[in-house]
Amino acid sequence: MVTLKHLAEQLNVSISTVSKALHNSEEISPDTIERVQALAKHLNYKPNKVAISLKNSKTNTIGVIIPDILNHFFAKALLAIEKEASKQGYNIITCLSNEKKGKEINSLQLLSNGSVDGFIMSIAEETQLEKNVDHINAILRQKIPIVLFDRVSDQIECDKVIIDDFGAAYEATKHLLSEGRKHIILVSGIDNLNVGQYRTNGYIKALKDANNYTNEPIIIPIEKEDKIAETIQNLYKNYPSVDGIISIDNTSGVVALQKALKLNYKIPEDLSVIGFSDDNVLEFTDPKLSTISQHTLDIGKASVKLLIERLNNKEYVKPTTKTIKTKLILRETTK
Amino acid sequence: MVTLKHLAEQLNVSISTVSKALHNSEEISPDTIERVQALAKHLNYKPNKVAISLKNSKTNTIGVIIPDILNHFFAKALLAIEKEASKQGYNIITCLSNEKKGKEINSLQLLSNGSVDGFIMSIAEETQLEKNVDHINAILRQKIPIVLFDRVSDQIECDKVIIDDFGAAYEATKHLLSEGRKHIILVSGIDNLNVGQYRTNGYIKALKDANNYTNEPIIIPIEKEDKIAETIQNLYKNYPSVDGIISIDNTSGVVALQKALKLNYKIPEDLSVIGFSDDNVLEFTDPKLSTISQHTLDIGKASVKLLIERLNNKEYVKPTTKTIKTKLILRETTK
DNA sequence: CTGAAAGCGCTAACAC
DNA sequence: GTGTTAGCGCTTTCAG
Repeated sequence: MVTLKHLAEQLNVSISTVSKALHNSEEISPDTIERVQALAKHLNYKPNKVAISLKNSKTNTIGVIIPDILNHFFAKALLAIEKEASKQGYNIITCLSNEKKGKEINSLQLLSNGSVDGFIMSIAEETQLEKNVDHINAILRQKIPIVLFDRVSDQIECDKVIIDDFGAAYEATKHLLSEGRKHIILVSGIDNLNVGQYRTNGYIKALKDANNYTNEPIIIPIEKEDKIAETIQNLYKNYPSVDGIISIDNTSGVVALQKALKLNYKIPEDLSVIGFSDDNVLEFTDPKLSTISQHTLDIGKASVKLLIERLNNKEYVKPTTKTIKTKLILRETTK
Repeated sequence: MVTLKHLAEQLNVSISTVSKALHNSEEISPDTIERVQALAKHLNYKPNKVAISLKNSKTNTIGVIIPDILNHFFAKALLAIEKEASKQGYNIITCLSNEKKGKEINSLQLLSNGSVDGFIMSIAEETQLEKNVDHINAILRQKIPIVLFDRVSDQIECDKVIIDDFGAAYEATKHLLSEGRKHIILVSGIDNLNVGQYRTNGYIKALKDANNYTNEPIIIPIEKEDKIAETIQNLYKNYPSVDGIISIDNTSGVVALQKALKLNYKIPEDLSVIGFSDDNVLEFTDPKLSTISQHTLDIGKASVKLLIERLNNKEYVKPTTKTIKTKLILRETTK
């Protein structure tokens, strides 16, 4: 690795002269600047990032903790985060908690030693279940800023980026009601997450608010990822007269659609299905699945912006929560 | 941030004493060690990673460049890389090239300044198309090791992790032949990638090697991601007598299956479909798609191991190429 | 047993 | 216009 020292020695000048020359300092003669920059270029000199970080107590690196990278939502969020971070001159160190609290704690601990300037994260499932977020608050107490996105917690006082989960489910349910559906069922693979609860509440509220809807809300939880097919199968067996399905997780909507087709439900005549996911996902279904779009790219982008804003702010400002709009996208599985 | 200096001042000892005490040095009295460690714990002291990196000229960080994080294969590879890296005490800085050569160059440049000890990457589509990998070789010339996985290049001399693309497609085709299929078509969304070529060649070779197969190989390229449905639609229109389909990319197999079902092909009686992807992916199709499994986790893990091995090796060793076995997983879309 | 000092690569205040 | 110096936080050799 080429250093200032190397350049200085080769040119018989001092290290600081080289440093200044490379920064086009007014103090240095045009001639020296020329020579220094020429050699630097020739030797492919690059300022050592680690040294600069140490000097500035600033790494220009963001720690990103993702619960489940195989979940399309989080993959897309990561995409957006990386893009915006890169645009603003930041690198991201990616940690995957795999929904485990232990891994989450570990990552926060390991990176809170000057490795990163701040964190962007979504809370692991296990953490949400145990309702214990001390490890996250511990980081905040060390004055390392955190932005939470999607899966947040009331117990943590920091910047947050969320969607209006309640409203999104409310709107989707409303739509099915407007279609004249009389037997709307909600399927949830994320019953254990706060966002799952909010969405479920939106669904329930919409049904309660409806004048002419007589059935009780029915919520079908999916215990485990590998039980989706089985659960959906049972749904149709137990509620053959279902005429509207809202899936509030990323995948079960697709399965619900497939099984329905197999059982010869006419879609959307007999049955409407609405999934929960970003645009473009699952567009390969036939008929194309109607979905509540999460605008995932906006979520990621907003998270980065919030974090960098806070990093640049010298004085403390109150944490803000940014709500990203959702959009009900009616494709072919709704009337 | 708590530093050695803070501890030293509080305890009225020197910085070096503190440092040694924290490392349980024999030189330091048990009593001092006690006091130092107690205070360190109390103040939640963590050695500054940046300073250590600078001191050691070693960051324990790997730069990972992923072409397309929304592609399930790469997401899973990242998962495996992160897991193994984390296990071995490394962080990963993730860069997403989004298949662009420019972004790839940028990432390599930006991180080759001491930010990372080495790279793990898969080559961007654009780079493969332009057949120019100077930017990658430039990094190697700076003695920064790189491990290429999946999408590699003969023009680069470094450690590589690949699968036997040719053999995998050959085997899958063989299987369809053994089913007695007479009209096997290959669908490729990755015609422009080397791996796509290798897989295609495997398919062609298997057909040529067959004694009693009379039809010519038929390769249906998919121009753009959003043309999958249309392309598949045309396939069935132009070749209604197709009785075997091999998809060599991650997604088109699913679409082929769906469209076939819609057209009332009996699967697998009339038509067998084999996709190309890892286990567990696309398991939600009904019938469940048979696939060539890539053992993506092994690919990621092997990449990390190769890189760290090289980082630990003081003297130069010849680059190796590791081939990860694939496995033909027969589920419900083959006889 | 403890401390002083040098150095990793860089920047910047301060001489000359 | 150029150089010296100190310091970011840490480790480590060498002195005491």
